[in-house]
Amino acid sequence: MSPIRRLTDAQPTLATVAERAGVSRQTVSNALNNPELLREDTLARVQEVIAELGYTPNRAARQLRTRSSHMIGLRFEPAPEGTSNALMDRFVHTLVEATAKTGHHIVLFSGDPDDPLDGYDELLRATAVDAFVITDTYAGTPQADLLHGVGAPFVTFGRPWEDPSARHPWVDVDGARGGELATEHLIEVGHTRVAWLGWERESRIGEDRRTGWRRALDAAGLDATGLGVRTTDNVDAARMAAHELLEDGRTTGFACVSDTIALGVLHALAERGLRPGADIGVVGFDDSLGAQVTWPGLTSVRQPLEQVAIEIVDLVNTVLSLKAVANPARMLEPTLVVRRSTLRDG
Amino acid sequence: MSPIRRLTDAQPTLATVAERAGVSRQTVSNALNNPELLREDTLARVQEVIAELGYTPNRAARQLRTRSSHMIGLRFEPAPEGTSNALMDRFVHTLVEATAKTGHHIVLFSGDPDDPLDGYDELLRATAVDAFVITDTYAGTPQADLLHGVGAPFVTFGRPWEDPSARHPWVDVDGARGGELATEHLIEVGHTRVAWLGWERESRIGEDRRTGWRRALDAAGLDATGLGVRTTDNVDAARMAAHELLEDGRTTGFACVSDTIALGVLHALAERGLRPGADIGVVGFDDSLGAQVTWPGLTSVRQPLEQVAIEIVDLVNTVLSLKAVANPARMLEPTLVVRRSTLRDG
DNA sequence: GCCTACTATTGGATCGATCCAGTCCGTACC
DNA sequence: GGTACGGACTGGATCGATCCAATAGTAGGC
Repeated sequence: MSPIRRLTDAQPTLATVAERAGVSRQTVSNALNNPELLREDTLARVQEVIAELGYTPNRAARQLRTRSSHMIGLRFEPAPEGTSNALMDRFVHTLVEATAKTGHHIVLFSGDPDDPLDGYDELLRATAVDAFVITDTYAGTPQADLLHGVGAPFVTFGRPWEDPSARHPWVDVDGARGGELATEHLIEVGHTRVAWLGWERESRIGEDRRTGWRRALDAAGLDATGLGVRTTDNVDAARMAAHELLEDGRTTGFACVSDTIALGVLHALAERGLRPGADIGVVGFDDSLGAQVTWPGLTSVRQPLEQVAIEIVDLVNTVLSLKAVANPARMLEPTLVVRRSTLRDG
Repeated sequence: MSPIRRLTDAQPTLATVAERAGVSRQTVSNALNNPELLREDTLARVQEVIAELGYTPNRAARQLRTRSSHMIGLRFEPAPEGTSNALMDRFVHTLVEATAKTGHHIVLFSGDPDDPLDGYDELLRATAVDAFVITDTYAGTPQADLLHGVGAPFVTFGRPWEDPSARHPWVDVDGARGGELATEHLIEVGHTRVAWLGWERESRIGEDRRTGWRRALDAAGLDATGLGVRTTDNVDAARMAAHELLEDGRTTGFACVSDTIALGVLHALAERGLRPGADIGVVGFDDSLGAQVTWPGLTSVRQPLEQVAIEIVDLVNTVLSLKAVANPARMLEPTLVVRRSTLRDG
């Protein structure tokens, strides 16, 4: 490809290329950005010199002039220890790949965990990023207000729960459909008392998933009384909640709002000598690594994170090109990954 | 803090601030970069105007002039599906926080998975990053040669296995010590036949960890014959290898090269009705989320990833400041997190 | 009072790209 | 032959910071 060249050597610039090709700087610039303006032979000649010198436009100079950095900001929060939803890995990777296709890059930044707005303004004022991707909308989206206020482009992963009239572009996964898929599957394999282990009532996402559970039970004409339980998102709380439900010996299906909670149920089963799958059906949510590697394998609702990332990048590009966004809200469907925790002949 | 201001408004520049404060541009620049050069009252006046206008220096302009972007590149590979080592999460987050302290940011990029060099050169030539952090040194470090060749600063997470004479800065965790910790612990709780489940012989990291197991056995005067097994890094392969070792009923301790493999052992125990902890001791490696949430809790060797990130950033800063690096190689100690998979009275 | 030394501050040039307002030239038209 | 037109290309100005050399101002020494 391009010849290796020490950085301490003079890097070639537009002017270098122009001189070598016997044209003006503007013509080289056009060769890169508007090749259709050049005569065929001129274009070929310029491109040849570019390849020969291993020239790449200087991002800083371009950024200064065009006022666009081709960088997209993402505030990066780690998954809390002890929960299994490190699913951002898959999402971020696809995001990086998808943005690379249009010459963009992802810039990570951090901020005070207690202040969801921290960090955004600084990057904006420094014109370091063109747009933001926002992922933590479960806590409401104060970022949206801030960014909308300063006129900065952004796309969220997660719908604007608290303000359905918000017009900003977003991509989300239909959580209710996920809860429904999980519950339908448990009913299909023969469970008639299917419990829901969910998050606290304040969680919009948790309540959304729960409605799917309820919908599936209603459709099958099954009773939900006493089966909808709310708990906090950790293994131990879930384990104890499961014990309580298992006490009467009648509840045999567990649809859970997260893999963490589902793993708590598995702990309870192990402590009672019950077999996941054969005796009790358990379904988690997120298809995290924990679901994949735990024994005997946890059936789980999988979010199409790769597709989410692709749609987000598409929306970002649309917004940045200043086109009106025809359809700024996109809802994607989750799928169910079946493993042994719901196989009765396990 | 600073007033909210639409991006479509004119952003304040150095010149704006200078005019408002009644000083020259250079003085404002000094107020930011060399405040000790200013008289106290001048400094105060300039800072006041900066705060009042909500001024932040334009990164592109600064970058163009100083030839440094304050960006650090990190090629981002996702953890393969089905393995539990999504530990990069912890590492990357600390990396982001530590770099933020010196005004740097992490830029993610991707590359052809088959070409470990892909992506680096392009970012360099565009002067988009000042340095790189390289994490995947287990496959050798061709990146080091490339970057060294072009004179680009970088620090690796992982020592240069194939070329111990390499002089580049690196940070690593003592894997042999980790294997030793795991094995010593198993011996301490009473196991006398402690097996090692490791990766293929080609893995330098795997062999390193294995030497610690061997060292601990030797120190305790225990026999290692037939107990060192190599397998591939997935749950199923490990499960089968564990079954084979359990066949004779004498092996009661398992030190594993990864949590994935340790989870495979747990699967085998479940299938044989053996109790982790009480009957068989199992130790994993990496303290991944899987180790934390699986039943009954997996004892695991934990790498100080946060500290690794901090040391890496420290080295990056040293290299970037063009100081000679006094100690370009730093080895950190892992710790052992004890959970129920090695508790005999579980 | 004059020179030196040093501090505080200034203004022009510069980094490398793109924007903008042209110039040049060949062709078509009346 | 003169004019209009449009495609191909050019060169100065510009983005917003920092570098550099130079200039006021201030204190100290003899």
